[in-house]
Amino acid sequence: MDEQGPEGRGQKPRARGLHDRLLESLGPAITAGDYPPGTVLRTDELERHYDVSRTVVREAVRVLESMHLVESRRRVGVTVRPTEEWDVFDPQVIRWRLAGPDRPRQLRSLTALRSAIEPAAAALAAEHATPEQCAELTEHALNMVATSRGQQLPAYLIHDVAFHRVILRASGNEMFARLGDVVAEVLTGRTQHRVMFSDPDPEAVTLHVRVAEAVRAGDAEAAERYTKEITVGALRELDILAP
Amino acid sequence: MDEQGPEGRGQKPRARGLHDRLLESLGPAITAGDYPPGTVLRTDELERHYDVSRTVVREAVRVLESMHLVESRRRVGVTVRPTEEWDVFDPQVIRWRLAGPDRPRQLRSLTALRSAIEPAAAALAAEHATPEQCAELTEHALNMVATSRGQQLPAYLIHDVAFHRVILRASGNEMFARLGDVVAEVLTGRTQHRVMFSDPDPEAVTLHVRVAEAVRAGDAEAAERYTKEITVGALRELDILAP
DNA sequence: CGTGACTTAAAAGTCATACTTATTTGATGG
DNA sequence: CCATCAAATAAGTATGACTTTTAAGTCACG
Repeated sequence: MDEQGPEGRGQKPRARGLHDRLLESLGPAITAGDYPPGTVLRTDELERHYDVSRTVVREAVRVLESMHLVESRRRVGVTVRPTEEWDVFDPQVIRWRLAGPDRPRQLRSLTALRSAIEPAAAALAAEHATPEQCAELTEHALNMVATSRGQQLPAYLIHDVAFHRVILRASGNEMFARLGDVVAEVLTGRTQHRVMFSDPDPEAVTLHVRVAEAVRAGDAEAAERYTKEITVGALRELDILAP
Repeated sequence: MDEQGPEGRGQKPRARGLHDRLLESLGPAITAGDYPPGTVLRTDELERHYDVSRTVVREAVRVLESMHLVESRRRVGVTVRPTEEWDVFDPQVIRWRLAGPDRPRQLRSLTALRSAIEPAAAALAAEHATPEQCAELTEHALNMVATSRGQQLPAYLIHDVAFHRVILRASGNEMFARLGDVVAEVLTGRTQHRVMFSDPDPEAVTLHVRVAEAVRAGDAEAAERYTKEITVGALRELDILAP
């Protein structure tokens, strides 16, 4: 059960070495709570357990340490740190937690984050977007309309993700831009719960078109407002699914 | 000028080992652009240059790799990745960049982030804050008032930071909560540019009191609005300093 | 008894070296 | 000109010897 299922969308370069493999074992285990905070791991234990050399164990531990998942101290061992100290923004940590038992909680946090960030990003995008980005935006919005009916959810999703990526990138803020992956994860994650048969909310589709228009028109206020409505919808959706 | 000044508030446990020391050399160097994207470092070169063993170099490189600052490939070496791929949310990367030449740019990104997140956090805080947190909030707000006049900026700053930390924590969203450190960094960073003689903007001080009141009253809308005004003020301040 | 200084041992940290594996480059041959 | 194969290169892994930090236990002294 070590071979984790095929979840990657292509941007996650599966384990390329022993240390990566170990990391992909330990990381999920820790974030899933298999090793609760306070647990002490000893390197030679890990060596034996995973049948790898010290080199490999140390490298994996070092990375976990940089994520603040564990702390390594002499004469003590490698201690799992309390949850509040984890680097919750680390994409890898996010991935691990999304794959684990507190996926719902994580999804909520991320959706709240989205609904704070994306409207602001849209407002900035209205001011900074290049003509090309505006074009991309309307194109994706139109494609969303086109694929919004009749069991075309996978195609719809692709354009939905792309749309939001462009918005974030067009904001001109590098930090917002970097949230593209996270948003993608959330959006695709949603469809795994939502039944595949139900078509997307028509109102949401319309809103995307409106956002594209607003950005093109340079109307920051409108872009922000419509985006806010989209994300509020996403929040509401969560409340319905798990109230 | 390698000994970075005493900026830590105690939560950054300076280098505890050789690998940390190496990391604290390479990280800043890369984020500062001393090794521009595309540069290839070879491990044995680093070994000699920093006079450390293979083990140490590999561990440092592994961590840099987990931050997506570099990519290590066989038969090629350790390549510095393009800026857009860096993990801009990694606290350590943020620190390095704040200490480097594109500090202004970084400060702008972070302030934009703040102004997106904090209002949302305040709204959530109005709904979720415990009585204790409300008390802390008003206390810090009052202390801000008390220290807002007459060259007491350091004391003022402490309460300012604490105030925003409580808001973020009280939001009940773990991701918002984790931004406390970042906000602290931005707030303290501001005062290094702002001249130490000028007292803080009285209007901003008042707004903090209002936010505290709104949160205590459970008025999410007001809490969000007043917080928005605070962060907008911070944005405006940036525009004035570097338009 | 309690308290402080000293000793001890456990575990991580570091180093040097030998060996393995993937990958680029380029040479060879069809 | 393209495909295939060979060699060289740099990272990856393994291992044993040694160092350093530090928790914990011990003992002497107040």
